[in-house]
Amino acid sequence: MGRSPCCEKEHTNKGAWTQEEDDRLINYIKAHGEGCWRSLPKAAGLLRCGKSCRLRWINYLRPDLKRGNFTDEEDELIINLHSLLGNKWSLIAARLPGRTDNEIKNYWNTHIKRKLHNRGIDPQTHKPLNSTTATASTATITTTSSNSNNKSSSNTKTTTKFQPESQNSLTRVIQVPEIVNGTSTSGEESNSSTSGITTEEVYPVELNLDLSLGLPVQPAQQQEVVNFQVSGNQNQGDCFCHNLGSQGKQICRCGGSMAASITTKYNLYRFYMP
DNA sequence: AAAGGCACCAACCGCACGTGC
DNA sequence: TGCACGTGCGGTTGGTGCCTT
Repeated sequence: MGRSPCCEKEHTNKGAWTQEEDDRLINYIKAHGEGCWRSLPKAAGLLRCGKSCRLRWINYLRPDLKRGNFTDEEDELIINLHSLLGNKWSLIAARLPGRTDNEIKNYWNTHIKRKLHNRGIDPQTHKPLNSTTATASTATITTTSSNSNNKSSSNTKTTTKFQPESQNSLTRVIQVPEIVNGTSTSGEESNSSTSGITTEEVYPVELNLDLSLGLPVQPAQQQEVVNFQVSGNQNQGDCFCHNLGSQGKQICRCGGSMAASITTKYNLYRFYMP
């Protein structure tokens, strides 16, 4: 016997929500809180499927949602998190306050994919599109983004170098973001030894460790990496997955050995290998 | 001005996972 | 241990508005 349907489809509305339905849903959740989505429609007097109510609330009606365009910092953060997590939109959304997984997924498919293609990067693998043939040279991708909320304060430049694959693993030179005060940094895209806090390490796993971009902090609070280690340290503690909000079934494999750690002024990030 | 194409995004659908019995 | 249920996630679809011809 199969599972029962989540609702009686013949008695439910579909399609766009009306203002009245929105009001009913908002009022009910204000009065009773979230949860029990299956019974919510009936209790709230809505001819909707419980799943539909949940989606409408989470993606559109929640009061803490941030509306409006994505900032450059959010763009870069999404790209970095996607390179680390793949299509784990809920995990990525957990790192972007006020944004929903659905919103990020749509934004990825409509904007960022194209953006990465224009940069010559494969949006799925985050490797250069011609990586299979470019084995002798190092590709450098530099992005400069300005904080639209603080137009006059600072720019954040991120440089990622892709080096030719070694025998069994991809080695990538990591640089933490440089805080470039004031003027544009154009013209120094390939110069990796400019001023700012720069840490370079090579590690044998395909991780993008740029974590400070786009975090909801003011420029003056940009996180400086004060310690970066690649080790087999087995210290227990919150792994990166947990820092990202991973719970339960999700990708966290904390049982593995720690591959690297980054200490910032505000957080300790640990990376575990499966 | 009209038609077709395209981009965007809200919403739907099916599946997987966690939990309680 | 297995089943049913509730919930969450990711992929996909369809409606709408804008742009181009």
